[in-house]
Amino acid sequence: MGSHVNDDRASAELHQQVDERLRSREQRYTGSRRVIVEVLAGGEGPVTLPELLAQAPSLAQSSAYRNLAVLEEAGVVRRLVHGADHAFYELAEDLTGHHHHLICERCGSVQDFTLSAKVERSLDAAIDGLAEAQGFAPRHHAIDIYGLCAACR
Amino acid sequence: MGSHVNDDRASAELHQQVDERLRSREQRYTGSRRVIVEVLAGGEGPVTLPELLAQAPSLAQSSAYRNLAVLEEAGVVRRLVHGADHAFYELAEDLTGHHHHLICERCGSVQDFTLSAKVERSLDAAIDGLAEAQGFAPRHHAIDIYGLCAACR
DNA sequence: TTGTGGAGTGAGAACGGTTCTTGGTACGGT
DNA sequence: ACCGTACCAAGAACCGTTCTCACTCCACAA
Repeated sequence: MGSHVNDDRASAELHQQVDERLRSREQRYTGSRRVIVEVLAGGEGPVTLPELLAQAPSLAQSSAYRNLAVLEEAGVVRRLVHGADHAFYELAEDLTGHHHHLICERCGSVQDFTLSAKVERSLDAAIDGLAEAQGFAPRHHAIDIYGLCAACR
Repeated sequence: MGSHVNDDRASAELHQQVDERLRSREQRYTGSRRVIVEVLAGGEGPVTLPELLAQAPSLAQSSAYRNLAVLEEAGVVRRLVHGADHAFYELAEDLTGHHHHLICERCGSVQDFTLSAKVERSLDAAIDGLAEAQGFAPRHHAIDIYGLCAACR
């Protein structure tokens, strides 16, 4: 089906971008790193390390942590910490688009969530004005929405 | 000056509310716990454990952690985790009012920040509509704004 | 007052997610 | 093929946080 072709194309583009970012730091886009990027790109939201390992059993835990750190350094991966036991990892926003997170207070799962461009614009305007007034220079923002996911409610 | 009197009055009210919440869980509002609440109420934003201990040298580290957990359980304290080394603690929103956080990407400090009621309302409306569409039941939200604080820019 | 029971306390041990060390492997350039 | 450098995996180490345990304090009762 057509969407599959688009997925392939988008995926090839993604891998190429990752490759460039790693190369520019004199690092290689190895098989392990490619697997990590594929798992992150495949999920519906951020992923914890145990989840990542479950989906990529060939990875050693230490290598997963190290490669996530390398990918984060290269601006490919973003690391999130909520209250939970484990940190979450996701692809950087400039690879996936600006989004926010729905966090389930019961099971701890995290799901991506997008706000309309209009709401984002008015929010940005409000933030810029008020933050500047406190002497703060805003760069980006993240909205975490806490509640109950479909499975838990 | 007048504002000082108001501070005293607000402070007395705060302590009474904390006392009630602890009592309703059959726990006592002890001196240590009062010191913690006072430090949290006195700051300009969330505080880390080392900062808390620095402002209340009489507290033992283990007691600080335990009492913060008790206060969190009683709905008096809220625990925040950003990427940094330490967790942050602040008074619960129903004691201080709804607010968000300005997080400095260089020094890691966190400062409180309030959005206008109008912006909050339109944001709430947008969130409710879109989250429901994903089967998610939102309960509350938090906006983290990353950038550079006045001292670091 | 004095006794009693349960909450609170502090020092230090234990825990566990993450990071570092180490010794060895794979890969690109010559 | 050789060499330099990035990469890899297993396990040790790290460090913020939580737990344990013996002791103390406080509210209430007699």
